[in-house]
Amino acid sequence: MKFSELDDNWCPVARTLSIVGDRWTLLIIRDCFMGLSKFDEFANSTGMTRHILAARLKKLVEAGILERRAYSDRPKRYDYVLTDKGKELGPALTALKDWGRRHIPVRRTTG
Amino acid sequence: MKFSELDDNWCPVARTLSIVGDRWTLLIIRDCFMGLSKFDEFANSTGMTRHILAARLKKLVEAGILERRAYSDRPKRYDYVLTDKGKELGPALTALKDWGRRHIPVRRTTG
DNA sequence: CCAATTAAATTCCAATTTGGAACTTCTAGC
DNA sequence: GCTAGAAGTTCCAAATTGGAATTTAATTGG
Repeated sequence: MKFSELDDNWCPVARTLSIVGDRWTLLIIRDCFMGLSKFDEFANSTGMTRHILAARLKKLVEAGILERRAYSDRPKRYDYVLTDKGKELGPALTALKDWGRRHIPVRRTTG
Repeated sequence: MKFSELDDNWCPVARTLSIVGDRWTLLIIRDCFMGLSKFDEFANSTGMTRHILAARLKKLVEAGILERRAYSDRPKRYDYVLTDKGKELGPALTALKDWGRRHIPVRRTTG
């Protein structure tokens, strides 16, 4: 079975993951909560390729989680902001953050 | 940048997702919370291929989220149960479940 | 002994997805 | 005209995934 077929699953967790359960999507949403909104900001912050970023942004807009907004008319420039639906993913991100903080310490030496 | 390189990221959300942020892993953990523990139970419940399931279970054991336990000696049979670390993912699953229930209704007709 | 069954994987290969770098479009400023 | 900035798009190789069949190990029934 393909992952994309989970969007109509009986389980609400599966339905949620069919939208945000891939490898990068929740990091874009995290960035939005941190106030980022532009394509290049997401690309630099997450480290994902522009290629995949473009695909994910389109999917998030279609899902009603982000809104694509023209912030400049000439030249035409767009950025992305959370909708109310998107903002309600806050508790899920908080839970994932708390778990990471508690259970996966950073190995990197800061010196 | 490859997704797997996020395991040492400054952001605890990214570190968490480097373990559970792929397409199927959280569904395995959901199944564990529902009391499933056997290989075939996971395969049937999630619809994922045995191939990928085996890889994910191994990764979850290595991450200390599941424990591989011999539940029968002869024949040797193993199942998988949540560790304390794994159980602490409960709040994240709950948040994802709540969001799905609220925002992604099931389309399927039940008749 | 021999075949069938159960459970937990593993193997093989085709199809899909991802990663990386370069390229395009539109406009502004010099 | 030339350069720069922002938001993508395109191309191709590499990695991952999906599906079916096969393997391993022991158990039951004849």
